Amino acid sequence: MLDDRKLSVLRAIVEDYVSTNEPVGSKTLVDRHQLGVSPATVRNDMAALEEDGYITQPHTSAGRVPTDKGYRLFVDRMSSVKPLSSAERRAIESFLGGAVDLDDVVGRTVRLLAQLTHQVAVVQYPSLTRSSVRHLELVPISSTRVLVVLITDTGRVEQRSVDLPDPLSEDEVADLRTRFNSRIAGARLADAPAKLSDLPEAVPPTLRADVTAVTATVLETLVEKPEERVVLAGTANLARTGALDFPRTIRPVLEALEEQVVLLRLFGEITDAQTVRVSIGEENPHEGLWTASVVATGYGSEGDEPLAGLGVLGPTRMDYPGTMGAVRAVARYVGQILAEG
Amino acid sequence: MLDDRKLSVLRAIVEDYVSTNEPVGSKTLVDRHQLGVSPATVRNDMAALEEDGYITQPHTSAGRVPTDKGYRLFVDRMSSVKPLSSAERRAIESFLGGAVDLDDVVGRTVRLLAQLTHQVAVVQYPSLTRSSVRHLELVPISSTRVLVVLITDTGRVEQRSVDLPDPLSEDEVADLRTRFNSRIAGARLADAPAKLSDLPEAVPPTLRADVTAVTATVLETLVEKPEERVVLAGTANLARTGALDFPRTIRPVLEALEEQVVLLRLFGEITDAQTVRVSIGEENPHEGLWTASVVATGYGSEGDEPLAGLGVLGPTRMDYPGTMGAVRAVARYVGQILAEG
DNA sequence: ATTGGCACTCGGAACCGGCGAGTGCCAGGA
DNA sequence: TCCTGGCACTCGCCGGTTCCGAGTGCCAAT
Repeated sequence: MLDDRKLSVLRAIVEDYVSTNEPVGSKTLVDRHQLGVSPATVRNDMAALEEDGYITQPHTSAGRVPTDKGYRLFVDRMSSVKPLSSAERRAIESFLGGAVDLDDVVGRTVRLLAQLTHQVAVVQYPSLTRSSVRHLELVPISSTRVLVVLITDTGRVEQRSVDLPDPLSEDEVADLRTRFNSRIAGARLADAPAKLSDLPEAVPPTLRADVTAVTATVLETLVEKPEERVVLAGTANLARTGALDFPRTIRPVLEALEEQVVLLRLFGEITDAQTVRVSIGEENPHEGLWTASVVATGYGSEGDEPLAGLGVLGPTRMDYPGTMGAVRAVARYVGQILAEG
Repeated sequence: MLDDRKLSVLRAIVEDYVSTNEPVGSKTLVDRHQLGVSPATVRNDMAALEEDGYITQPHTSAGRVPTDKGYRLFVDRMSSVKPLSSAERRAIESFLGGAVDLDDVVGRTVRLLAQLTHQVAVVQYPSLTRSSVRHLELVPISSTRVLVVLITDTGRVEQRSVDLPDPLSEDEVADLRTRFNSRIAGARLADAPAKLSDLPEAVPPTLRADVTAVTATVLETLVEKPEERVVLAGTANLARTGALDFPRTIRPVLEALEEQVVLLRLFGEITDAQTVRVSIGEENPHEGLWTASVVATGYGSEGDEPLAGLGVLGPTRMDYPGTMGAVRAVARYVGQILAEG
């Protein structure tokens, strides 16, 4: 069905179309690639490829364009992830090296990815549920109000203020702080509920109501509402090729990008930091992204599942090998930096 | 030069053009507005307005379109800020009311603004330099490393890790924490350097090197690099009217929006929270925004200068009265909420 | 199986003419 | 002096027509 030459033809079509953005015909194909056969032969192969749904012609008497299925085959069987140039590697290192805190790391990463790939970059903050508690701080604001500040080992800081049913002294707050930390410092967030469940009973009755209130806030905020955060950069790249890549308009794409839920779903299926996942055109879950492709992977894996995901989004007409290489490289460096810091 | 009727004509042109997005001619103008004069008279006025640069015709034998100068006159002299409907007010209250922390307030605000105005919304986080220190927390990570966490009265939390020249015990860290807080808790960030300057000399010599390191980090992070943060929402609204509003392409606009520096400059000139500032077309500092208008104001003013700015960005062809009303109303509610929380 | 030849298709560019919205100007009237 | 109706003029837009050529599918020959 699909002999080697047909695959070569498909590869050539994809590569040409990606670089020229014009439907590619049999003639130009044999000119630009050493296929060793005549245009007529290529035409036969193209007819077969079209029959199988890998390519299509926008209109009669025009060249062929890869379909989603064609890109899929290309990505799965014919492309190898392209390693970065050493200049690019150095750029990554120096650019990410100067980061001072987590916000900075994430911010630099997303801008770097956008610049390297000329696409829209998406970076997810390290997942709270997969992080551990470094420290829980209680800051008295007034006698009936404290600020709960939770710091994770990945550098995330979350905070909420809690109204207390009974006034607390500074010493009592300090006591509570110690009690909380001795129980959950170092524990994974996912394990926090179990470790805190019997805390109200373990404190003197006078504190019980307050402890219950604080505990409830901690749990609600940090476990039940994991509030995964996602940041974007490079949305201007969507408009790079004029209306060529996103024919209707880029509006549905921008809308999809603003829906956190959609973005998070793009990373939901990522289960390890080794492979780069590619989702092409109508494979995407959200209708607004049916003209786009997403190249994503996990980062910050410590053996098992990754801390979070990152990736880029662009037109289906995309340089997959190069993009995959950039995404993989950046993910590795970020993981490395987080492990050090 | 500009009698009352000419102003009425200009107002009518602006209003019609904003609502129809088509160059408006003398005939349609007298139909839709009660000007009480004939098209011919209006034509004469239009010729005068064009002479003075308030309107222009895209090409001969087309209607007139307001220029930047025309919009400016309209905003300055002919439009009053349109108050919101009570339904809109209720929507604002209920939408912003549920916020749990600062991130949430800012996030909800920016989405609300985008939705109310159908433009791109921009919200600046409360300025660090104008905030006060609520609490400075030192969290030991290892014996030679501590995490500095600063919490402001506006709810912002900033954190950095510091490598210590000498190891510190937990008790010593606690001691430092007390020393720092007794000096700067409650102080404005801008005043922090002065209050900390002699701290290294006031501690036992064994701690001196560490105190110097921590102090340096605190100052560097929070004063010298105030790192103002800005968030966006509603970029999809740029593509709302197809290519009508941003003729070239929306790319330069998206690019400008990604440059924090540019955005921050838009708020730099805001000095009070009462007035709504409008910047039209080529009045904007950045070339990419020459086809756009910015409507901005301050929020969270506590008597003197506001904590930060917020606003929206859209095409120059914009409903200025309505947009100004929405921006002002949202700014007031946000200020209120921050004052309470 | 591959290839050169050939007739055919059809989108896009270029051209053209008519329509009509909109203008500027002018002369007459309040 | 200002307003108004009338009128000739301009020019962008729209629909129709023509023409060109890239690209195709098919077929007979190798």
